[in-house]
Parts: sequence; C-alpha cells; structure tokens
Amino acid sequence: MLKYILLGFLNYRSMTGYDLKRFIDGSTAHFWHAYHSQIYTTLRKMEQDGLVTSVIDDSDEKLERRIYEITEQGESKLKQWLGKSLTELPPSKDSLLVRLFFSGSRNRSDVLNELRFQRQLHQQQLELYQQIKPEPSPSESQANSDSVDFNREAKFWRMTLENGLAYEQMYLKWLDETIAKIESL
Amino acid sequence: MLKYILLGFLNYRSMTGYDLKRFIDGSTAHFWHAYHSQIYTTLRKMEQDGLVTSVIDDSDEKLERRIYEITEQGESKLKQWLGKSLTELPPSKDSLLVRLFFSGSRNRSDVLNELRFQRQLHQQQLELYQQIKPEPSPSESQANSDSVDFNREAKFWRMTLENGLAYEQMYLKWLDETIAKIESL
DNA sequence: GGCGGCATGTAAACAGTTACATGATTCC
DNA sequence: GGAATCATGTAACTGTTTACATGCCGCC
Repeated sequence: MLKYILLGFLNYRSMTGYDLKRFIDGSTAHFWHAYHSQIYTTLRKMEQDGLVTSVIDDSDEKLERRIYEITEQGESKLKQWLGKSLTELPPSKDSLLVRLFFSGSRNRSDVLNELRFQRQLHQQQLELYQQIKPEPSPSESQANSDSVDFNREAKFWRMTLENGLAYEQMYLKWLDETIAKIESL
Repeated sequence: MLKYILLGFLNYRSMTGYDLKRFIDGSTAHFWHAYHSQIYTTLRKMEQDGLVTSVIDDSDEKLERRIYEITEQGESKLKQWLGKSLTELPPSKDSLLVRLFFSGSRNRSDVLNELRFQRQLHQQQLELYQQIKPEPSPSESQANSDSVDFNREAKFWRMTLENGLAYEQMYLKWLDETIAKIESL
C-alpha cells in the first residue's frame, strides 16, 4: 500500500524520501502513516523493480539528497491500481477498543483516565484538521508532471480531510458518551 | 496485540483456536480482526512463552481439538497490559481514503461506482451491528474462570459495539456527501 | 457428488515497527 | 551548550497476509 502512496506523490513531482515523509505526515498520515525507515527501504525496492529512478543531488556540498522520479512503469502501475476498485471493507484496527472490550475487570478510574486522555488527543487532532481546512498543499511549486490538474486533485484531498473531521467528531462524541456511562456504573 | 485478545478470551474460559476465531469474528473483528493462520501460530508461540497451556481433546475420535487454557503467567501478562494506559492515538489505516486521495485523475463514474459499492458494504455492516444489539455473548455457558462478572463485561462489549455503530453511521453519511460532491463535479 | 462448516496446521512472502547510527545547521 | 530540524540509511524483529494442505461430517 505504501508503494502506491509514494507513486501517487511522485506522480505529482520528483522528490526525496524526506519530502515524501513530510507530505505523508501532512496529508495521508491520518489514514495511512509510515515511518521514515519504511519509506527509504520501500523506495529502494521500487527502484529495483523499475517503478522509480533516483539521482543524487550534490548542489549543496555536505548534503546528499537522493531525488526519486517516477518511471513510465511506475505510472502505469499506479493507474492499474487505481483502475480496479476495492471490493471489500478495509479492515480497521483500534487498540483502544480492544482494551475497552476487556476492561470489565479494571479499576473504573483507570479506564476513565485512559479515555479522558484519548479525548484530549482526539480534540487536538480535530483542531489540527480544522486548521488545515483551507488546502493541503502537495503542489507548492509548479509541478513537473505533464498534466496533473491540482485544482481537481485538491477537491479529492479535501474529501479525505472531511472524513478525518467526521471521524474525530464522531469519536469525541462516542468518548463523551462512554465516559458518562462508565462514570455512572 | 492479537496475543492480548487471545489472553482476554481465554481468561473468560478455555477454548480452541477455532473457538477463538469465532469469538473474534463475532465481536472484536470490527476493530481487530485476525486470520486463523495467525491465531494458531500465535497460540503456539504463547504456549512456548508459558502464557497458555494446551491439552488435546480426543473425546470424539477422528476429531482432534487442542484446547488452550490461560496460565497464571498469562493472567498477569494480561493484567499488566491493561494496567498501562494508551498514551497515543492508535494509527488508523483506510485504503479507500488512500485511493480517493489520489483519484483526481480517475474517471468520475469509476470513482462513484467504487464509493457506491463501499456504501452498500457499510450499510450491511451497520445492519449487522444493529442485529447484534441485544448482547455479544462470550459467556454462552457457565465460565470456568474464578471471578469474571459477565454482566459487567457485557457493558464494555456494548460500548465497543456503540463505537462500531457510530463509525458506520458517520461513514455512510460521509460517503453520501462525498458521492453527491463528485456527482456535481 | 458437491458445498459448507468443523477443525488444524505450515510456509513463504510481505508489511510495519523499533532501535541503532551518523552528521550538518540553525535557533535559543 | 542543547534542542530541533534537515537528511539518510541499516538491522533486527514482530506482525500480518496469502497460499498450500488435509480430512471429517451433514445436507441437498
């Protein structure tokens, strides 16, 4: 999956592993995050497979940056993947719910503290999304890609952001209700 | 993580890998699913680590069932894990959102078909949760565990179900809004 | 006879996490 | 002087998925 995210961004423009990490953190991280270690190793593997090529930029001495560029093979791989629809529900994993499921034997206040802390984190996450509101910005400078319509792309980016907002609002509401239930247990 | 789910259920009562698979499918699957292959191998590893023991039940000839039982070490491992709270947001992964994020260049009708199909799946999932409503039932028979209060446990199971319901309702609403936006693009 | 459910596993591949490792520059 | 950010990577481990593999029983 990470492979396709990297191809997706490299299809906008060539960039380094570090740039990719920042784009992911600033946009897809809430529905797909990745550690830098995985990004670098995946890029290497993709280069071996002919999906990307890389050149080393030495324009600043002392700072070696490896710039990745998508190949035609990479582009067709991305198009092919986008071409066949998902036919299943993506599995979700939420370790908080696992913990809550088995929390019957726990101290009421321990559970409440855990949920209240999660509430804070979700509140912060929501505020973060609300600040992004105007636009996520993988364009930044002019794209070197032939024909990417960034106005159109941005509409889809915003839809995923709307999902994040809806998710956090739902989660906060559920946490509040759940905290109230446990308080009156 | 799966390890703790298995310990959690085995703490209710001893059972086989197959039973565990069914309990997971019937309760935690929407926030943590597992394939049978992983369940069996994880149980073996847990036995090596002294968290569970197993006996082979041959009461029915022809049908060998390996029944797993939690050990004291397993119980304390579970308690220890429940004891230290989550201090981060669990990462979420949703490949549909990844696909949508990079869907600017796709055919409008292809994207719409994919989203409408997801809508159906989420609708089914919601209905499934609504039918479970009365009670998830890992008790079934009398528990062999010393002191599990299944009435109390059930309250926590229900809270995770409420999360599933809220999630599906949120997702359906978002899908409807997103479909409408793309239709008028 | 075929299908689905019961029941158990192994093997290989792939994905993801944590820890180790280095070294420059900038800001306080 | 220390912390943060830029920038890149490897190694070891853990977790997850897919495919292969077997055999019984009951139902239609």
